[in-house]
Amino acid sequence: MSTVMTEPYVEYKTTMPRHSAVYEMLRQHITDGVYHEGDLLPSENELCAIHKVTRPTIRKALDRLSNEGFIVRHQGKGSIVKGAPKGVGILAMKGTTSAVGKENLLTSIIVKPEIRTWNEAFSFSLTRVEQESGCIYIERLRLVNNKPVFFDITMIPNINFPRFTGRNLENKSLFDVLRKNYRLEVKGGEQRILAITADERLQKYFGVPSGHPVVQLNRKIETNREGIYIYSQVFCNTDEFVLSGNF
Amino acid sequence: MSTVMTEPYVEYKTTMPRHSAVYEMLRQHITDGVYHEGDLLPSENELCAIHKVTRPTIRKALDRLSNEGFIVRHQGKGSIVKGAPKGVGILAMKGTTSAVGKENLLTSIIVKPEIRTWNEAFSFSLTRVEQESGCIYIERLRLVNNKPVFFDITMIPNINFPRFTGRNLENKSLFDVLRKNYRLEVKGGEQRILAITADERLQKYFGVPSGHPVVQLNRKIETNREGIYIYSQVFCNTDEFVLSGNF
DNA sequence: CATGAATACTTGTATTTACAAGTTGGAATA
DNA sequence: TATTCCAACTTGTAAATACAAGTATTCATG
Repeated sequence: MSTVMTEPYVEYKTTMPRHSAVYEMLRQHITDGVYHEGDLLPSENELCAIHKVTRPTIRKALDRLSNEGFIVRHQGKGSIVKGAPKGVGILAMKGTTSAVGKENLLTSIIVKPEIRTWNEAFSFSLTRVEQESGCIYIERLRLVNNKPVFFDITMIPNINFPRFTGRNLENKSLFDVLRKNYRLEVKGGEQRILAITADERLQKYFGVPSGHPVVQLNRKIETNREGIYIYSQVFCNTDEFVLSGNF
Repeated sequence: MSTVMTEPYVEYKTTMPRHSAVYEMLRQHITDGVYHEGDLLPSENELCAIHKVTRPTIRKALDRLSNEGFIVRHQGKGSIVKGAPKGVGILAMKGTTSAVGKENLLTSIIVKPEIRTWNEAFSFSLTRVEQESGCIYIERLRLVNNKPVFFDITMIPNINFPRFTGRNLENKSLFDVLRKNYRLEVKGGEQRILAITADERLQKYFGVPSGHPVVQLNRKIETNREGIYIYSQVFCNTDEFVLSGNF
């Protein structure tokens, strides 16, 4: 009726800044094992030639990789690959994929992405905008070496993610999808940890008896978009795989 | 004998890169409250004029402040001060004291500091030097609002901490003591988290029934002294107080 | 008065150029 | 042969310039 929704924001960026593109490519190559740990990355000038950009652009990409721990730079020597930052275990980290590594992780979707109203958002309070817009709800069970280790519920505000619910997230990192397709990047967040005993559902998923202890993480994740938070609740069976992280 | 050490490197940098100087200054001003939360920082061009540098230099300083969460930048608007990154709870944290706050925390020593051999060091592997030197062992039960919440075991390599075992650590931050008396500062570390059920000892300390879930943290803490790590094992009853932290 | 267009800001991206500083390996020298 | 030194790399810092893109204010127009 009225012009309450002043900004439709339907269109989204189709182009990506060059430095981001270089960053994405190098990051992919590192996580995919094109470069191995200890390898020397091509020099900045070589990368300039490869990607047809200038040094400041390359350096911006390398700055970010360095900040995130993918590489270590040495003046006079070059940039040395450190591999995917395993340091950032799940505790100081974005998602399960980067914590565990893509190889050993299998994901099965319990509830495909669907629009829902927020149920209770795990003890974090929601803004009015978030409440009104509803959320995209996903439930996934994640297997490490074919053993169920994580059961996670993710809730994303239903704001401007065209065709998202149609996407196939099987064996993909949700955060990679968000970063690459919607330029939504995780900046940090808050998490709360407690120990519980597995309820019936978790007993079924994890294949554990009643009374089995489970770690529960509730997290509110900040993004590069003002006011957009991702909420997630992760249950972990720590029998064989403990949660690790650096600080 | 020979000139193996070609460069003594006694002298250190007296100059600081301009972008670092600008970063340090702005950061200081933010933490000191010269700029308040929500304030608009001077524009990049104004900062250029103030600090007599060019925009790329200013931007490098702002990039870092932005990465670390001191400011948020908005294209077309400016850089908004967010204040010092607050409240790191126990998960990204040095010790229990700073996580909970001194007011509500009471500590009772179960095992006073004593020299021991390492028992098993909680799944972290030890260096030869550490193994040979033994460790200082401490057990403490910590009460929040008079309820037992943390039981922690701390192990410090027995290297050059004169009169340490005689110290009274009741209601003190162990890390404060180490910093003030031995100049040992915590730099970071690695931690592993799992859920267990309370054993008899924990049942007694926490006053919980058998089968009660408990969070266990194993941590290896880096210090400013090369090769010196502090190992600690913390058990948490998360019934009333969950563990929280930022990342 | 209300609407919308122009414009004067803001930050974002990218190039070009220059030099400083650390590392490495090979050539000249003792 | 062993040492020293230099040249050719590497990354680090900094400036000057240009334009793109987002925001907010101003001003002319209906």
